[in-house]
Amino acid sequence: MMRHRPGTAVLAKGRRRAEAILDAATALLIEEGHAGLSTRKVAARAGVRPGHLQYYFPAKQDVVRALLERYLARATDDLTAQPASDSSSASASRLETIIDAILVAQRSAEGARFFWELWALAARDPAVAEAMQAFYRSYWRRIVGALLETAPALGRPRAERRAALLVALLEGLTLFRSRGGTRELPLPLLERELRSLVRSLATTLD
Amino acid sequence: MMRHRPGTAVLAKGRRRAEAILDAATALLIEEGHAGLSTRKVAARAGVRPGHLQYYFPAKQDVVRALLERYLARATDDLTAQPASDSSSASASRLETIIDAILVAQRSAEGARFFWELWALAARDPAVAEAMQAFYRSYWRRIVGALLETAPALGRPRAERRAALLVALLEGLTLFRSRGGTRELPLPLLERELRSLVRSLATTLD
DNA sequence: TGTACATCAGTGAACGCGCGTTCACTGATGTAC
DNA sequence: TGTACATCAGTGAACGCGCGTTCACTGATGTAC
Repeated sequence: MMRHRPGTAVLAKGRRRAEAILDAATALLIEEGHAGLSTRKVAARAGVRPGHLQYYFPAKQDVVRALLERYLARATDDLTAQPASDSSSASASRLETIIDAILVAQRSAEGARFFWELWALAARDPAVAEAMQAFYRSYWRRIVGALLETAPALGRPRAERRAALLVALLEGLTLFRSRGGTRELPLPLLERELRSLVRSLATTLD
Repeated sequence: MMRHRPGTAVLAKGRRRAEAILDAATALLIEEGHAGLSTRKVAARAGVRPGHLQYYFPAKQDVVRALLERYLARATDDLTAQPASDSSSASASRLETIIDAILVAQRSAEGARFFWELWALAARDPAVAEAMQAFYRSYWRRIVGALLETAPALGRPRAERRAALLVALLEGLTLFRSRGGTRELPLPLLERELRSLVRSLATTLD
């Protein structure tokens, strides 16, 4: 018997349930990691019987993908609808604003851990890997744009390379953040250093 | 009945078997990822019955830890016994030599993938996490030293912060390397950009 | 050099567990007339 | 406003699977005398 698409409950109640399931899966992913993410635990946490989960998401993969899509869509929205909150400091370049936003998002251990687990999931699910890649590509493009805006003299190719390094750097920081990596170095100092590095990336012509 | 320590077979044959088991586990980790790493598969690959694996490594954890220890010990040796191969170009600073060594190690998809899986394992095994941390700390210290050697004027605190950024950056690159992350940017160009960034990190005083 | 014995290496069957998923079924909610 | 029916939401039991690990046991190899 053909049923409607995964995660697309049609009635209000169903939509709420589907959301609750994704919430549960997200929380579980953060708390227990990808290894602890089982359909049965997700179901239990969402207040649903094991078998019923398949009604909303036919396979475990579908839960993960829906979860990722929802999260990335929100993250993209957040970055796109850059609030005017810091229009106060007109001195901050768009580049700095973007970096700040990312750093803030990373600051919570939750966020860092979540992203970390997504990477791990991507290793086993091509669809997840693709979604992650698409996300990073757009994120990278945004940085390229901001770099060029700040320092047009860089030229696009160089700006692209530097943006890639920046993305790797920010991602690498997540890695050390999600565990106790660089405990001996206070993060605020590290972040200041990072900002100054960003400034130099945006000005030095080599 | 008390038996000798995990992985410490006393006779030559036993030691060879233990090594074979770690080899099998390493290969499996690279090929199938941490999710595919099961004691039964490791045993099969090493030519050993499932139950017999426990004779060498009482628990799965012990395999992983032994595997990590062996690998990190080798990696540390490699970095420490810096071959005189590049004493030819006396112009290359120690810093550049280290960075090169790391980049080369990362270059193989295998190496990148392996390290990547180690991180994933660390998320679930505190002992692994600790070993990884120790490894990165020593790696970081080495970069701090090299930075200070190249540019003493930096001062230790700043050198430490910059070294941390460098480690994060290199690690972040691994992340993108192990999957098709930055396919549109040719790696050689990226690496050149990285080297020039390193140079500027080692000279700019702010 | 040969025998006795301890230790090491390896076997084969079985355990209990959590997992992802299926299936036939029931109850609840909306919709058409 | 009431009834008939389709669709949506939810239940409960069961499936087969691979897993990590245990256990009683046998065979191989080294060591002491």
